[in-house]
Amino acid sequence: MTKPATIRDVARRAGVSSATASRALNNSPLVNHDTKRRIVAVAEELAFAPSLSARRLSLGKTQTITVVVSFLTRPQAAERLRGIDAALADSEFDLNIYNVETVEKRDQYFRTLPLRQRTDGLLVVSLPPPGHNLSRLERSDVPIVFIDALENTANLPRVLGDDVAGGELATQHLLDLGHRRIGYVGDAFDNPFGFTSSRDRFDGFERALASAGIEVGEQDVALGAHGRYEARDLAARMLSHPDRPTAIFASSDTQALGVLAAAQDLGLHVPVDLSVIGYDDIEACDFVGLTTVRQHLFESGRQGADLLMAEIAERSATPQAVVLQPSIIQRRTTAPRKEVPHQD
Amino acid sequence: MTKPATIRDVARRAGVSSATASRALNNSPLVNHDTKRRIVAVAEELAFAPSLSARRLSLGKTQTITVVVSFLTRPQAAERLRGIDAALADSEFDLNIYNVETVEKRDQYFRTLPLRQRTDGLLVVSLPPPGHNLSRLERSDVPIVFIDALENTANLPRVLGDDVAGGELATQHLLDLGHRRIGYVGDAFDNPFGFTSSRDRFDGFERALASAGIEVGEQDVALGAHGRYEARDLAARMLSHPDRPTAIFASSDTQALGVLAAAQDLGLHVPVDLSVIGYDDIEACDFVGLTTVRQHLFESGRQGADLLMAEIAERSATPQAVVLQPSIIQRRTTAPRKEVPHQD
DNA sequence: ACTATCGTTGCAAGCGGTTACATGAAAGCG
DNA sequence: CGCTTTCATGTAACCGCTTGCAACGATAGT
Repeated sequence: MTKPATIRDVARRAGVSSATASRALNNSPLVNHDTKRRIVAVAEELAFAPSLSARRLSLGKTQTITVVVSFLTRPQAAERLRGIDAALADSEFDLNIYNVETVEKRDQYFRTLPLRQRTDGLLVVSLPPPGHNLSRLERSDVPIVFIDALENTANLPRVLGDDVAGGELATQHLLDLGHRRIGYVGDAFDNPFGFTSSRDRFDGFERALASAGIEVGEQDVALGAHGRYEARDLAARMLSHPDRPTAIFASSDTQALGVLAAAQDLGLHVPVDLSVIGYDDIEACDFVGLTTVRQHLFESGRQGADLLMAEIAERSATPQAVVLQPSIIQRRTTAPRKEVPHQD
Repeated sequence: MTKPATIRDVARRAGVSSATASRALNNSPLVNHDTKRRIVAVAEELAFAPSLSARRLSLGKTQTITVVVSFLTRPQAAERLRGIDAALADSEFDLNIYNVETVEKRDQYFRTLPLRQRTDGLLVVSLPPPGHNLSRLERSDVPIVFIDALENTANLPRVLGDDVAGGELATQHLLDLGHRRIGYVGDAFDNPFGFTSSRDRFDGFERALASAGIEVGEQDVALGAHGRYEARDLAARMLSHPDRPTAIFASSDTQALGVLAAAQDLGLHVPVDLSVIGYDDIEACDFVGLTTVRQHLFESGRQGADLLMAEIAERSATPQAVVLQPSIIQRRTTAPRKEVPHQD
C-alpha cells in the first residue's frame, strides 16, 4: 500500500537525525541509551525495515553468498546444501543458489557469478571449473571455495572427500571378506563436466587390489553413463559370464542399486552369490540394506561455508584444503566369499 | 585488486556522460547506434559489471525471489526447487533460499522475510503459515505464492496437489483389485507445522471406501510420527492381528517402505499376501517396485514460480489456486486380492 | 527566415542507507 | 574559571546506478 518507512521517517518521528537513527539501529556505542530506546521504539511502531539494497550499496558489500551446485536434486547435493544453510543460518549472509545441469549453464555462471558486484563469496559444489577458467578464478577478487571438486590441481580453498581412499576402503572391505575377483562398475572417466570421482574411486580400487597382489582383469571393469539402468545393464553383462567376479564395487549407490537389480534378474543371491558395495550412503541404502562408503555430506557443506566466511573476513595467503575421510557402512549386501571346492 | 570499474569510468573513457552510458548498456532506444557501440566496447574492455546493489536501489526492486522451504533434503523439496530454478533461470531474478526445520525458524522467517525491502516475491514450499500470520500475509505488499500448502483456508495464490483426490485414487486402485479390508498408515494429524497431507489423504481414503459401502475399522488406522521405522512398527502391530487387512495405503512412500519392512519381518509376501501403495513417487519407489501416487513435483515448482512472477508483474485481484492432479504409478506391490475359501 | 520537431545527449536529483568530520554541551582538572 | 576531554548528535558527502527534464543541433515544414 503505502511506501515503507525509511530511516529518515524514523529519525524525524524520534526527533533525531538519520545519522543517529542509523547508529542506534546498528548498536553503535556512540548513542545515548535513552535516545536509542526511543528510536528503537519508533522503528518498531513504524515497522521499519532497512532496505537491503541501500544498506549493501552503502556498505560496499553484498552480504550474499552464492552457491553454484550441479544437479541439485541428487541426494548428495541437497544434503550438502543443508550443511551450507546450517552454517549460514545465523550469519548476516543471504544464500543465492544456482543450479547447473548443462555445460552451457556452467560456463555462463563461471563467467558472470564471481564478481564482487554480485556476491561476497562463491561456493561451488560438485562442479569442477573448466580448465581455461582456472587461472582467472585463482586471481578472482571474490573468495571462492570448492566443495567436492578440484583435487590438487589448483591453488584454491576447498573441502573434499578422499575418493581414492574411499575406493581403497571399499575394496579392502571386500578383500577382507575373502573376495579375490572383484568387479568395478562406474561412470565413464570422460564426461563433459570433468567429474573425477569415478576415476578416483577406481584408482583406490586398483591400489587396494595391487597391494593384495591382484591384477584387475579387463572384463571386470564396466564403465558407462551415470544411472541405475545403465549400471544394471553393465552389471548384467559382467555377471552373465560364467567366470564372473564374486563381488562388485560400484562407484555410486545409484549404480550399486542397478547392480543389485541385475543380480536379481540373473537369479544371483546377494550377498551369498555376490557381494555388492556402493558409495555415498544415500537414504535408499538404508532400506535396501546396501553396504556402502559414507561421505560426510552435511559436514562438507558446513565446513565449506565456514571456510568461505573465513576467507571473506580475511583472505588467507595459502588456500586451505580440507579433506574428509570416508568410512564403511556395512549392511546386508556384503558377506564372506562363499566356499568353493577348488581353492586358489 | 583494484576497484572494479563503475559506469562513470566507462562513460569517461567513452567520452560520454554516465546517463548515456547507462542508457546504452540498458538498450535504451534513446541512444545513437554508434555511440552505443563505442560504449559497449569500452565496457567490455574495462570488464565492467554493474553493481547490483546500486542498480536495485535505484530501480526500487530487489530482483530477488525468496524461497522458504521445509526440509530441504526431502526428495520432494529438492525436485520442487529444481522446478523453481528452471522457471527462474532465464529471468532477471536471483533465487534466495531459506530452509526450515524447526518451528522457531519458520516463525522467524515468516516475520522477517515478506518485506518489500528484502525481496520482490516470496515462494513458500510445503510450509503452512501459522494461523496468526495469515491475515498479515494476505495484506502483505510483497506477492506470496504457496506451493504444497494452504488448501482453501486462505485467500492467497497457491499451487497444490489434490491430496484428497490422491488418497481416493490410491484407495480406489486397491478396491479395484478386489480388496475390502484396507488399512491406513500415516502421519499423526496433529503436528507442529500444521502439515495436512496425511489428514487429506485419509479423507480421500475414507471417501473412496464410503462410496464402496465400506466402513473404516478403527484397528485398520495407524497414525504416528513420520518416518520409516515408525511406520514399520505401526504396520507390524496392525498386521500381526489374525484378522488383518489385505492391503495398506501409506500416506507417504517413506512410510510405505516401512510397511514393506514390517511385512517382510512377518513373513508376508507382497503383493500376494498384502498389497501396499504409497504416495509421492520418490526415487526409491522405482527400485523397490513400490506402487504409488505420483505428484507433479517439478511442475508444481515451475508453476509456482511462474505464478509468482506474474503476480510481481501485476498483482491480480483474485488469487489463483492451481491444482495438480495426481496419478497412480503401478509397480509390483499391489495385486488382486488372493482368493479365499469363504466369500463375502 | 522562423519555428516546430526529432534524435541525442548531459545535468542533476534521487534511491535509502552509512560515516567522516564538525559541533556543541557537559564534565574533568589545575 | 578557562581549558581540555568526552560524549552525543547533526551535517553532508558518498555508495553507483537510473531517469525526468532541459538543452542543443539538425532537419523539416510553412
